[in-house]
Amino acid sequence: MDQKKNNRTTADEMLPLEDNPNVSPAVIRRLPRYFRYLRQLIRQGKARISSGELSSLMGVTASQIRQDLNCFGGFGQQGYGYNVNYLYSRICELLGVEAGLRAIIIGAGDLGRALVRAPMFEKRGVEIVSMFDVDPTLIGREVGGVRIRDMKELESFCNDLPVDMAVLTLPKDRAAEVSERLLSCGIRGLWNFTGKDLSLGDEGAIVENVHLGDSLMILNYRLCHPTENEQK
Amino acid sequence: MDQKKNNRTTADEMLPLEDNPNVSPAVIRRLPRYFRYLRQLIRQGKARISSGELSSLMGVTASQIRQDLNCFGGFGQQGYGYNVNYLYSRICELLGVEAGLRAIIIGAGDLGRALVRAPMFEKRGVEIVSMFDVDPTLIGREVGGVRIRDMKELESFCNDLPVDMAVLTLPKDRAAEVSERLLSCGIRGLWNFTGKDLSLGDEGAIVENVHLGDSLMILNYRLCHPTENEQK
DNA sequence: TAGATTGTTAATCGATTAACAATC
DNA sequence: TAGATTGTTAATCGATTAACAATC
Repeated sequence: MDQKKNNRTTADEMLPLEDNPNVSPAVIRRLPRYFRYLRQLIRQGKARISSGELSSLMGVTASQIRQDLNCFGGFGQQGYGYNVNYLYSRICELLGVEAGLRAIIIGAGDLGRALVRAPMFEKRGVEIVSMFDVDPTLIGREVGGVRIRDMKELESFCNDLPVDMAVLTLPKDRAAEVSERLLSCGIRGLWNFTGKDLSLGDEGAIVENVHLGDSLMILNYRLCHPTENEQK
Repeated sequence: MDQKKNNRTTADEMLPLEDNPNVSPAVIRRLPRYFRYLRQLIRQGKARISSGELSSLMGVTASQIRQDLNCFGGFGQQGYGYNVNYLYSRICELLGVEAGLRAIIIGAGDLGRALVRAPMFEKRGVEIVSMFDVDPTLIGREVGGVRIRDMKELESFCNDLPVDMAVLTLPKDRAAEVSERLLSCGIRGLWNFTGKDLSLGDEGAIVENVHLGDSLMILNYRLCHPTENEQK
């Protein structure tokens, strides 16, 4: 639309990262997938890749890849392709992998305990600093190297160590109430597994609702309505 | 595009359900959400609802709701709105909630055990008939009323009781190999939590890949690049 | 009947794909 | 230089929104 390209002004330099290089919602949703494939390429020792090669790997069009990678800064090279390491580090930066985000898990039930042990957080630069629960039989225990604390200690804990996000794995009927409490503790991001949609946008919160049930239903749908080449 | 409306031919009646009333991918992705909100309305004893009312509840436009509900059969009534129970039952039908689908869980680790205890499956008409693992310390145990069997018994089990879908919560490096085995057992749907993209479309399989890490990264991104009204 | 609200068409918007000139 | 491959514009496609006539 306007000038574009890497000619940043001094004002641009001052922004948190380099902000708003018009990354559309559709591109943002795809970034994590690029992150995964680039990781794998690095593990395989691949130094460069073309949009064409990456496209057949990921099952999308080369055109889309070029379009996507271009909207946050042109760092391919004509006739050569993309430098895998550089591309990866730029995407990491964009996704906040180096931002040192701290998380707590609310609810030390099955799902909470499964998540705390998953390597997912560490890979993405998120550190789980504590879990919280109300169940006295769980409080004080340690899971995956993380201590389970009493929900009563939430405020004092967050006061001592600022927390960026909370992972909600508590029963859905307590989700709304606990969310308010978390926001007043200065937590801005909620990763919500309760199954109840939370929309606290007004209050400045950032909520990512995970609906596993929705995903299951889509599988259901597709099993019941197979398309041509899914007919077995 | 062509005649539309509920004037089904005899040929239509023979299809698995009533197929292909041109439901677009975007609508399919939204159906589970309608399912959830309608359930809640029923629980609240609400008998009818207008697109306007539902729109403010769900935070989408009334226009989208009318458009969505219309593409799989007009069952609103002008001047009245939609009958909640009827709408719900139609969506359930479309999503295969009454289809009596049977599932098994592959991998009785943290996530597998968390899922088997979740009410999610039952609510959506999916019955978990068994779990499988290779770990001898888990085999024979029972979790959430479901028995953990030896992976070796997979083939004979599926032979005795046909299974529609498998939930993959096993380590990602074994995902590809096990998937092949599941397909040859006649299982057509895979709900894949391994984090490795599976694309077995050629082989007639229907795969729903769940990438929790991608969801986490989007939260990361939004925390690092807050928009106007997320600035706290 | 009058009021409400759908079904449906047309207009808008955004995202994807195709094509090719720029350039390494 | 010649070949490869990007960056970028234009064309296409699909999804969303607006508007309103049809109708309960």
